[in-house]
Amino acid sequence: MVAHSSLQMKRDVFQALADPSRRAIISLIALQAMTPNALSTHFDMSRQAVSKHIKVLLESDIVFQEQQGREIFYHLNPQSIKEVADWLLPFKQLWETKFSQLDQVLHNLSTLSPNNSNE
Amino acid sequence: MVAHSSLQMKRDVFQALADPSRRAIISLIALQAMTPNALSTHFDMSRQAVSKHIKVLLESDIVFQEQQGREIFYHLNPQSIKEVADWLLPFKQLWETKFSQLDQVLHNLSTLSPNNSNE
DNA sequence: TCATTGCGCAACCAAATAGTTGCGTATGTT
DNA sequence: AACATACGCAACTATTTGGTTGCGCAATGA
Repeated sequence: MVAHSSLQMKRDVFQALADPSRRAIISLIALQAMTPNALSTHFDMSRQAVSKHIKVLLESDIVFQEQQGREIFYHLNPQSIKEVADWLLPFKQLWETKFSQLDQVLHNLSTLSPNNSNE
Repeated sequence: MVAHSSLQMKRDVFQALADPSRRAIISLIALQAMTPNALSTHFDMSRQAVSKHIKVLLESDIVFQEQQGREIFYHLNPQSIKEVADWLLPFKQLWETKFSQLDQVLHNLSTLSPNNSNE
């Protein structure tokens, strides 16, 4: 089951989040759904450039559209970025643990490094 | 203060996570530090290709190296990917809320869509 | 009806990316 | 000393990406 809405390949959410402009767009529409025109006023970017970013966000399900007359409001779909949070979950204990394997390794590094010996 | 270790520009962690191969590498070395050679046996990829991915992970501080003789073991630095978790934090309430703005919007969509009226 | 506005799509372009092969070098082995 | 191994770096290539401009179409407003 890889199928997606409208017969389209779902794009990788991580790849969609890779671009800082797209993350900025996400942060904006998280507060309020916006049109491409409105979005472009917030950036040093043309409306078409914004639209291309939106297309990526659409393909990764991060965003969905609501047509109102000739305007299209783009809304955030929080569930999609939850995928990233879920992927990060297993690592959470690693950065929360005080005495992690990291500490042990750093200790090994200091005891094994050449400049630690007397010539 | 943008400076980084060894006068090098720090690379965007999101961009480093964008590639599926790199995420796989991260998952592997999270379990155990590994050499490029050992890593390459797990993928359909040359050792040099793995090394290029590792370079990206190094530049984004996701990984650090520990030299042992002629081998280099790469270790995960969990703190770096915590940056992503921190960015996601403000959105957490959005996907956790049962009656979110998403539900309201979907409701609006159904009541406003043209194919909802009788011709 | 006619002009304006909001938008998506296509074409184009420069830069970045993911992969390859080849090479130099340092470490380890015989 | 000579060979094998582990690795990084450079060069090269095909593809993707992020941006641009130009166009056409539908909806709004005069």
